[in-house]
Amino acid sequence: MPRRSVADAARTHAAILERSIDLASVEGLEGLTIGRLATDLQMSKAGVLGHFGTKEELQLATVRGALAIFAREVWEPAQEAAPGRARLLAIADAWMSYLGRDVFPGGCFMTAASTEFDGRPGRVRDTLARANERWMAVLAADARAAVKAEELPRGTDPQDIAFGMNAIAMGVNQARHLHGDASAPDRGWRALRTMLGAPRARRRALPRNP
Amino acid sequence: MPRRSVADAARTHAAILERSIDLASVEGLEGLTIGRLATDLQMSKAGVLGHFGTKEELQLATVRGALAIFAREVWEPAQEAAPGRARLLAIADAWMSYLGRDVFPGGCFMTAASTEFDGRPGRVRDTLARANERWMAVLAADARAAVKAEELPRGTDPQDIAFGMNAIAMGVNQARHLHGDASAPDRGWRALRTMLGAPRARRRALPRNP
DNA sequence: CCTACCGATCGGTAGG
DNA sequence: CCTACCGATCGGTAGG
Repeated sequence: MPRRSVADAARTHAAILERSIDLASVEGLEGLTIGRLATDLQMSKAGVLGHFGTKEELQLATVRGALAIFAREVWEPAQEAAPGRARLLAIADAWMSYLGRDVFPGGCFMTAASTEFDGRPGRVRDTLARANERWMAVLAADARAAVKAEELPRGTDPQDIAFGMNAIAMGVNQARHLHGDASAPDRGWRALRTMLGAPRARRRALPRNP
Repeated sequence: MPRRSVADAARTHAAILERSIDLASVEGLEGLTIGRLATDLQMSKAGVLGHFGTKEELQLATVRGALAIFAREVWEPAQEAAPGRARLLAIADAWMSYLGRDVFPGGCFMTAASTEFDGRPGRVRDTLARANERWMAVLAADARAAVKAEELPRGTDPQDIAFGMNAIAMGVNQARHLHGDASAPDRGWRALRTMLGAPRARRRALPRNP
């Protein structure tokens, strides 16, 4: 039997990460264990661990993978929109669509991981905190542009907008996963539109998960 | 050495719970272990477990204890206020004060536990979900009274108010514990006042933790 | 409330 | 990528 090729190893690496992201979104980043991952993937524990070295590195890679998915699902689709309120509304659409399609089986990965690690020191927590800060800065930048263009009331604090959008997303995630409230993304969408001063009627349907 | 009295046993029970609540707010309800609890309290594992029987029962007792603290800190202080908007504003004050005083060392226990368990079946999750539903119903009831009394705009959905207040509290908790943002309760307070259509100036200082 | 113990699982390593 | 193994810790039990 020949040694696995580089391409094979990369495929295995990707498969481990995919499973790790899904598992961690349900069980948490600490509840995630190498043994469980190995069983699910029909590998040995050493085989799994060999790709990352330590559990902390596995956790970090898992966080980075989940962040990439969030960016692809929520940030990227809004990049065609004009800076300012139009882009905030596009982000609001993509964000609620993302929450409605259960992109992660256990709910929003970042919300779960941030809550799990906000009381622990370490690199995982730092990575999560920095990512959330960057995301808030992205939202605040568009809010600032919107105020400048008078699309939002003069004197609006851009950080208040970023804070409010993030809070609504957390509330939607809880309503959906703790209570199984399927209408939560719609409620969140209305709250976001109200906050951004946009009309709330004629909402386009949320796209299905492809 | 005489057998421990009933009063002694009750004291031990209370001490275990107190430590368990603090530990779980930092490490999570699953990260909480009987061994760690025993070490902290200088007891044997069997001594700790004897008070609860199983880890699940310990988790349930811990959740109930934390819920009682939340009710004492946020619900009770607002009961003197008149039903409707006045009481919602009193709850908003108490809630932000509670978050600012770090009543639980790891941040809001209910937010952390709900996020941790929203993807797992079982009695702990059911207890958390029911508690959150009850709390949202309390908020919605006062919102309904406020709409009826025309303290909130006609047509306001009471559940939107409950949803919004809960979301803001989650956002404040994250800002405070993931980012160490000491001004988060104040930002949340302003967001709550705006949502409830109340003036935002002349805010009274948050009381210090006694 | 304790000591003493159980099987299972944890993260991780040695060696191939 | 595997087998085989390490010490530590997990939840829980027996017996007192």
